[in-house]
Amino acid sequence: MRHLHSDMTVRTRFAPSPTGFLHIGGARTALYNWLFARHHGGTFLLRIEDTDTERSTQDSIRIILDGLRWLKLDWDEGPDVGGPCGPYFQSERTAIYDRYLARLEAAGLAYEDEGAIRFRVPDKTYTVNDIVCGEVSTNLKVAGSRRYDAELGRELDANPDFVIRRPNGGYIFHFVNVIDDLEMGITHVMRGEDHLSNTPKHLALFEAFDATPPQFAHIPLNLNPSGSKMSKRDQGALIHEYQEAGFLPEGVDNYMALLGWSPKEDKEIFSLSELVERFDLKGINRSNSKFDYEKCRWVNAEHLRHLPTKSLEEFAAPFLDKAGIDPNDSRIPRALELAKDRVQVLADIPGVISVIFNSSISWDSASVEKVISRANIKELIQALHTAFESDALEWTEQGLHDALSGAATGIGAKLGALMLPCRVAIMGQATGVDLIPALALIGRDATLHRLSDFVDQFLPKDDQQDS
RNA sequence: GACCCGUUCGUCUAAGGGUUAGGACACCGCCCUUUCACGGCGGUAAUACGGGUUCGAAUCCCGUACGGGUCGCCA
Repeated sequence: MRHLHSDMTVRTRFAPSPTGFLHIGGARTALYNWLFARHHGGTFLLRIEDTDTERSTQDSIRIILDGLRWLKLDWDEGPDVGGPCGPYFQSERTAIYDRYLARLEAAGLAYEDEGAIRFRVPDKTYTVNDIVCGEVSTNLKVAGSRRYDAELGRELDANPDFVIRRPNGGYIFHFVNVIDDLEMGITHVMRGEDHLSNTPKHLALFEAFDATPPQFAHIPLNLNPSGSKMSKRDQGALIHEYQEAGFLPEGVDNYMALLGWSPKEDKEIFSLSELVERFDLKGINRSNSKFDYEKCRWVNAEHLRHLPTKSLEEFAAPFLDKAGIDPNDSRIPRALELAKDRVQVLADIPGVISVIFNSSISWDSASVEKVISRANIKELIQALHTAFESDALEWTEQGLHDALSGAATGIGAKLGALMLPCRVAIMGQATGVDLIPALALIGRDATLHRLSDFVDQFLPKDDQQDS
């Protein structure tokens, strides 16, 4: 991996709130922050924003951490690995927040209101100099003085001084987010554009703490195909579902990277390290994008095709196991090679190769119909039977190919004329993995078995063949 | 409703004053081929609308429409 040695000081973070699953939007935010840090040889940290004790759960923390690990987005500081700026759970940082609150109070910038504590917003215009969105200016005193009541459908007067601590002592996002970014030395904040409107508040807090804010880059949102915000129920929304469906981590990373960022070249398939090399803030788009599950699957398929067989074996094993196919069967590597080009996700694999391993097969009636209606079907099947039984036949791909060619020639037919009946008789349907390699894996005994079963079932003995 | 952000093929995007507006997914056709896939070749398909600035606008400016976001003692 090539790193730019210039700004070794880059520090980015992913700061999820553990109130549910790791979803595609959060994962993409994590990915961008990770890519940016890695590209610059900087530091990527993970901070858990669990100040909402009502909604935060241990399960959710586990799911988020597992998801990030699965995506190969490792963090240099954070849960499990620790670091100099810990703790990395906001629920454990209350003492730090108390200290900052005291500073605000001493400066007359915070006051109590019905048990809560509010930050006194200055009457001035804050300008976010966003790397993606450009300059965005807001006066909090003005903007915050009205609030829209959705139920009433109209605006009401509001207190522009926002709450930073609940009556129960719990601190609020804006406050802790700013303090932690400050305390943890974050240099670049990449987050969803839904935070753009919050940023002036954060700027006001940074100013109150006499601190230089980090650089902001608000990234466009991922929408579902119908154009609204992705919800957990949309296909492709939850990271653990990709894992279950048999996506490769790098395939998902690749697709997420392309949703909202462009390498500005025609190439689209990238390994994680190729993404690290190319990632830059300039390539981030300004407009929201719609999630396309089909393309995501295609990207994954490309990764699958380029995977060495050895790695594919490891990735596929759990999916084979689940389908009742022994992952340690010596025929698996070759079978996976046959399957590789015709699947998009790992979960597709058993469906493609089970015909090789299943002891009993079922015949697709339309395919059978097509084949047994041929005038010379009995002759073809007999030729196959003779060829397969021959002691001279070496049961290998080459041997089978030669034997089938010979059998075809023997009855004055082309090889092609023999292939489809053979395929249907042995594998049950007209389409599927390459026939000859499949036969080689199925083996002589099973092949002969299937052939005679086929004859018994579909080719009645007494017809006009001899008259 | 107010404020903010945005708008190039159906979708992801490239081009950022001069291109036959390029690539990819999907779709269609042809080729390869023992089938299906993979691969190759080709096709359909876009600058939201209206004004300006300019010799020239997808590109700069203004307006309109549409989409999204924010307006919590959620993050």
